[in-house]
Amino acid sequence: MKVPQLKDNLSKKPRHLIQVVGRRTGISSDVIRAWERRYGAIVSERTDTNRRLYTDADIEKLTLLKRAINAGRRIGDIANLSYDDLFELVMGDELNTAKSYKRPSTGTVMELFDEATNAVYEMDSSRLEIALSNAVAMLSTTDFMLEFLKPLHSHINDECARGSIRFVQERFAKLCIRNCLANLSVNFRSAKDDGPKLLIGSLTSEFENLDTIMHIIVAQNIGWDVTYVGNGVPHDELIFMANKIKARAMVIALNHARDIARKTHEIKTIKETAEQKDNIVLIGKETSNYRQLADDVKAIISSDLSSFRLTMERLYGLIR
Amino acid sequence: MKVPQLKDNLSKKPRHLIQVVGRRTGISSDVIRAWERRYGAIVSERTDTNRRLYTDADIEKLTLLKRAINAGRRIGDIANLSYDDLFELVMGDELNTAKSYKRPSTGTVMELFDEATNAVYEMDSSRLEIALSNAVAMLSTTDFMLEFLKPLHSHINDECARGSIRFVQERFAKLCIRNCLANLSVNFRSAKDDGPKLLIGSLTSEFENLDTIMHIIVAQNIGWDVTYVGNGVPHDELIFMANKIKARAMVIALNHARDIARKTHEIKTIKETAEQKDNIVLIGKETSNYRQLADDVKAIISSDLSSFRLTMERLYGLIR
DNA sequence: AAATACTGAACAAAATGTTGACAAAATCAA
DNA sequence: TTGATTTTGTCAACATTTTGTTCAGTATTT
Repeated sequence: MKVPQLKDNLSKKPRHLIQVVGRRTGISSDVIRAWERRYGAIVSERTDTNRRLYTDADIEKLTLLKRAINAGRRIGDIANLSYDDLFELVMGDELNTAKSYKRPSTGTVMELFDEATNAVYEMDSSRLEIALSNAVAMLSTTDFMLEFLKPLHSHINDECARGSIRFVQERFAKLCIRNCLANLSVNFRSAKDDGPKLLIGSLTSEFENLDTIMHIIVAQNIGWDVTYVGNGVPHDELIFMANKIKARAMVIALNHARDIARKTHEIKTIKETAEQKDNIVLIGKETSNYRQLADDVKAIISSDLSSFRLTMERLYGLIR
Repeated sequence: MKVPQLKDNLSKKPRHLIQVVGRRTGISSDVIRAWERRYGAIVSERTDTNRRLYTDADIEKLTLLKRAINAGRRIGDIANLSYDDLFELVMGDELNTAKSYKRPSTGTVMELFDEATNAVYEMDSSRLEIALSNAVAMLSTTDFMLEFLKPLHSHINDECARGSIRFVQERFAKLCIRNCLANLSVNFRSAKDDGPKLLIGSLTSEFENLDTIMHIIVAQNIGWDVTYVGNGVPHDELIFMANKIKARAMVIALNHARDIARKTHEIKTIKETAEQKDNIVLIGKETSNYRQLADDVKAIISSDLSSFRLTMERLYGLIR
C-alpha cells in the first residue's frame, strides 16, 4: 500500500478544529470536550489562542470510541484505552452485537421524518438533503435505509397514489433520494477496495428502482465490491459483464410483473452460461413469481433488505 | 478527441474583475478583499489603476476555500494553504473518510482521459471514479465538463455505435459519470444559498440525459438555486412546480426527435400559464426544431454548454 | 453623474473555551 | 421490582477569538 509522503506528514499534524472533528465523527463538540475534561479521552493540542486542534489519528480514535459505545460500552471504561486495544475491543463487540443494535432516541428521528416529508411537500431540495444526511448521521447506514428511507419512500408512494402529492413532487423526492444514496454508495466504495465482486442489474423491461440502489449499499456495507449496470440490461450483456469483471455473485432485480416467462428463461440461460454459476440472488417486489425458477437453478430469493443483508453476509463468509 | 490545450493560455491570464469572481464563487467582493487583507488568501494582480484582476486558478482556489468553509473550516486556518493541500483537506472533509485518490499533480489531462477510457473497457468503477475526480481537481469545473466529460461521453457513444464496446460497458460508464456529476452538484449547493430559483426538466417522451445534468451544474456554478425534476414530466406538472417554488427561470431539455408538435404546444402553454413568464431556456440536441417556437414565446435557445453558461450568467445578472 | 472599486476602521455575529448545573439513562443494592 | 447512586449527554452563562458586514472617504470607470 503506497501512501504519498506528503500526506503522511500532513495527517500527523494537528489541524482539525473541533467543529470539523464533530462533523467527521458525528460526535457533538460538547461531548468531545466533556470526554476530554472528564476522562482525558483525547487531549488535543491548542493554538496560541487556546483553540483545540486535532490530528487525523485523534479522529480515528474518536470514531472507534463511538463504535464501541454503539456496541454497548461505557465511555468512562474505554476512554483512555490505546488505539490498538480499542480496535480489538470494537472488533470483538461488533461481531457479537451484529444484530441487536439499539435505536437512538426515536423522538428526533421522527422529527427528521416529518421534516423530510415537509420538504417534499414544499419541494425544497436543500431542506430534504439536510434532513436525509442528518438521518444518516443519526442512524447507522442499514437502519437509515430500513427505518427511514423505506418508510419515507412508501409514504411518498402512498401519498402520490392517493393524490395528495403530485407527480412532480414524487419525482423530485425520488431524485433527491437517489442522489443521497449515490453519495452513500461513493463513501463506502473507497473503504474496501479488494472485496469480492458483485454484479447488480435488472433484465430488459425493468425500470430503475430506488430499492435496488439500497441493496447496492447494503452489499457494499458488508464488503462486496459492487458493480451496478442499471436497469433493462439484456441477459447476454449481463453474462458478458459478469465474466469480464469475474463477479463472484450476481443480483438480479425483479420489480415489474411483465414477461415473467421470458425473464425466467433468461435467468436460466445466465445460470448455464456464466462462468461463476453459483451465486444468483433475486431481489425485488416480484420475486414471488420466481420461486419455481429459484428452486430449479438454485438461486436465492431475498424479498426484503434485511434478508438480503443476511444472504449477502453468508455468501461473503463462504467466499472469503 | 480534443485535448484541453488552450486552457494554459487563457486561464493563467488575470482577467476577471472582483465582481465576476464574486458571482462565480458565491463569495461577496467584500469578503474576498477581507481575506486578501487579513490572511493573504488570494493576492491578485492589479491593473495600472489598482483594480484587482483574478485568474481562473484564483477562482478555483476560492471555490475550494468556500467548500472547506462549508465543511467547517475557518478561513484563518486554511487561507494560505497550497492548492494541493487545500484539495486534500476538502476531499477528506467532504468524503468524511480518508479516500485513496491520487494526487492530481501527477500526469496530464490526456493521461487521465486514457485512464478513464481504459477503466470503461475494464469496467473498473473505482479506477473510473478516481480518474474522474482527478480530472475535476485538475481542471476547473466548467472545463472538466466541456473538455473532459463531453469528449469522454461522445467517445463512449461512438465506440458503442461502432461496436467496439458493448451495451453494458456504455451503460456502466454512464452510471459512473452520473454519480460523479451528482457529487459535483451536491458540492455546489451551499448551505445558506439564496440564489434565484431555476427549474430544470424535460417533457413527456424525453429520456434522462447526462448533458442535462451538466447543465444543472453549470447553472449552480453561476449561483442559481437549481431544482431538477428529471425527464418525462407532463407540462402541467412543470407549471405547478414552477409556481410552487417560485422559479425565476425554467430550463427545458429537448433531446428526442419525437412529438415535436405536441411539445411545441406544451411549451406555449407553459409560457402562457406560468406565473413567471419571462425566462424559458431550451437546451439539448433537438432545439433546432424549435426556433420558430422560441421566437413566438421569446424563449432562449442554448444548444451547447458554453452558450448556456453565458445565457444563464446574463439572466442571473438581470434578475439580481 | 452614476456605478463600481479601494482602503481602513468599526461593528455585529458566530464559534470556541471554561465552568457548573441538570436530567435522562444505566447501574447497583436491597 | 424499587429506589438510590453513578454515569453521561446537554445546555446555560459568560469571556475570548474569529470573521462577515457595513460605513465613510476617495479614486476610477462608464
